[in-house]
Amino acid sequence: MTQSGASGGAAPRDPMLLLPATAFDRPAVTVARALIGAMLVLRGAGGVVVETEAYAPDDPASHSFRGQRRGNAAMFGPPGRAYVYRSYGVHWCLNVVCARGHAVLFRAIEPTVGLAEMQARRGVRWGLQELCSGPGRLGQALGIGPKDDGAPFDRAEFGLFAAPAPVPVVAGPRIGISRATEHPWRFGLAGSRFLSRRFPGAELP
DNA sequence: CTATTGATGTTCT
DNA sequence: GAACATCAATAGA
Repeated sequence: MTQSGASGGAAPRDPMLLLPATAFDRPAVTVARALIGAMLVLRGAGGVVVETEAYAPDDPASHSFRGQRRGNAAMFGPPGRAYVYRSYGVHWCLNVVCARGHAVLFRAIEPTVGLAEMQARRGVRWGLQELCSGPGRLGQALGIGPKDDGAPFDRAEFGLFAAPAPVPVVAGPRIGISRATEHPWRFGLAGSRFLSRRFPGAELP
């Protein structure tokens, strides 16, 4: 029952807290909010989820809006798996699939494990603050690629761990889209220094 | 700090 | 052709 491992803190969280696939079988907005404070670990690298965005099937900004295509099949597959897409022909971005046609985009994490590996993939000229702060940066740091599309988040080496305690969450409009900008479907850990962008309004101490 | 722009490949009009 | 769930480099205030 003792889950606060006193040694170091470099180890992933207790496998008892690994989120099951059923935890994702809900609307993306619900999951996106709930995932703030969770831990994302892929192949021994990752950290605390500090920023997410929700995308839904009836949402003009979503890749699932026009129905199932070749590149977005994962969004219509089982929940709790990865949906990976290429952004602007350059970056590989990571989602977790929720209910059918729903997905949550991981926009930023606070890097806590596998730092050397992530820095090697990103390049050593950036500090911790810019290592995983943005969907493209995060994808590069975690070594995301087309091979990960459809991969299940179902184990300690490739999974999501529930937050040990509730965290303060802020919400605002999504970033980098031109349609359906009115929905506050971007979520962040209040006051985090690892966001891709600050949330307008009071969140500083 | 803000604003601008090139890179780059897939998908849509 | 144009748009795109982006980033990094650059120029200027």
